[in-house]
Amino acid sequence: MSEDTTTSKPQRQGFPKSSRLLTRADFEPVYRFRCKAGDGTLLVFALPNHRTSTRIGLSVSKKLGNAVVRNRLKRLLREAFRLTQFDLPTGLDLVLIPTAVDKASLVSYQQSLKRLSWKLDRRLQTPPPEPAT
RNA sequence: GGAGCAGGCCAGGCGGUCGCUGCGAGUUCGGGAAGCCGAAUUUCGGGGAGGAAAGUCCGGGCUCCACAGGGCGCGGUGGUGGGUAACGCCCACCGUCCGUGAGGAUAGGGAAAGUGCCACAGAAAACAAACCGCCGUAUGGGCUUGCCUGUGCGGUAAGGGUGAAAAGGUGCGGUAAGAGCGCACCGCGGUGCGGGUGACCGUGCUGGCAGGGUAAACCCCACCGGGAGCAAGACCAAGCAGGGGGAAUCGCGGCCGUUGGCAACAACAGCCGCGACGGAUCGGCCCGAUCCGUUCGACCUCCGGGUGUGUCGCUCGAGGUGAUGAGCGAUCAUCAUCCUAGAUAAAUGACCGCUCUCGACAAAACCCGGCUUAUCGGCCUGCUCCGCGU
RNA sequence: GGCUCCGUAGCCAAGUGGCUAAGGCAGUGGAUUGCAAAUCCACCAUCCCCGGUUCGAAUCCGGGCGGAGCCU
Repeated sequence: MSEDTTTSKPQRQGFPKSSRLLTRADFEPVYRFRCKAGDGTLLVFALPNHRTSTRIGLSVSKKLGNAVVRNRLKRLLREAFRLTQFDLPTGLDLVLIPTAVDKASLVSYQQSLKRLSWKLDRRLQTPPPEPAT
């Protein structure tokens, strides 16, 4: 179901600024929508953004480590999104929050990102959006 | 060969693919008469974290505020000389302590200006002191008749014991026993001479000795110190509500005007000056100074509301590298040469291959100089001690 | 990024440089009771860590670690 969006163009796996959440005004609605899913390594918030693309924002707690550790987690998450962005549902704003340091790797983040985002996408599609808005 | 001391340096490398950032060029679009300006970019090129970027412990630059003055306080530093923009940093030297040594450590002014404190133990802990002991003497007792012992008075700081600390240490003489009582050496105080810019060192004479510790206790002395910090600050745009509450809410004098009045004068309004009160600033307090206010209001203060976006500040600097010269050194001078991160939900990563010593601690956020703390492994230079051989 | 403050038992905390570091709540053990509650007794401390000053440090000084708060 994700193949219909990108069939003709050669997929450039870039990661420009237009696919990131940048300001507090971008982040606050995602948190307030309270639609989230997580496994042991990653926590994902989602909100439909009425665009053709999916954007992500990152939030890394200071409890996970020093600046070097936190920067590495952010780079791994960006790389995971960059490599899997055409296998993800479209039209969402996602906030990614890593919750564990020792299990962090590119492969596990790619798998978690795909599984959790599709799970959230199904939850947003199938029921009418009756929960608290 | 082993053990060690001091100083300096490196912080995996190479190649390929994808991706991020900002700079330059190109292309496209828009504006303009043009130089050019703005935007986009899935085009190209080269640049892109540290020795500690960290902790925020000191010192400066820079920015805004303040910038009559005086007194009292407050904080910091503390051997001497030098270096520096400055420092609590660095260098050299001095003293003390530690180490066989190379070397290391050092908040290292004043206790003879004053105040405070010194628990427990101990006889006594500060205008110092006699518990045990030792010695002399007076007197009593015992008996083996020259010894033992009790009490009083006096002498004594050598010995015991307490303590972190008890009137300088060792030796000889001396004495009833002792004691700087005397002498020698060491220590200490005073004084002279010599050396050194100085801290201080050496030495002569002299005094038998003054005096506990603690100033990272108060304090004294000397020197230094305005406050806040790039979330400083400036500009542009957008937007909200110049919203609500509170304290204080006078007096005298002069001038002029209006009204009333024959006039004296009275009432009202305005301006000026002085005082009082209130507020702000002068880092804290007091004096004092300046400014503002005293009835729509302004200022102050409290509670709220909006924006919390863009541009500048933002990287050429007490800068790096090299050479020469001055200096023991820290460092400085001259010349040549180079431009080497400027992000803003915040840029350096992922994958593959080869290779080595198999990679630690750790991410700029205005910029520098230091200190401190973390740190795998390795390299270089100089030096010390021990053992063996020549 | 900058500024300020705080660390004492599981929790709340007092503590002029000097006794075995007060006290309350909780916990454990015991006494009391027919059994409990209440009460009484006892136990429970790396004074955040490392150095220094001092005869002696929870206290004074320096460094580190951890945790809060404020500033656009």
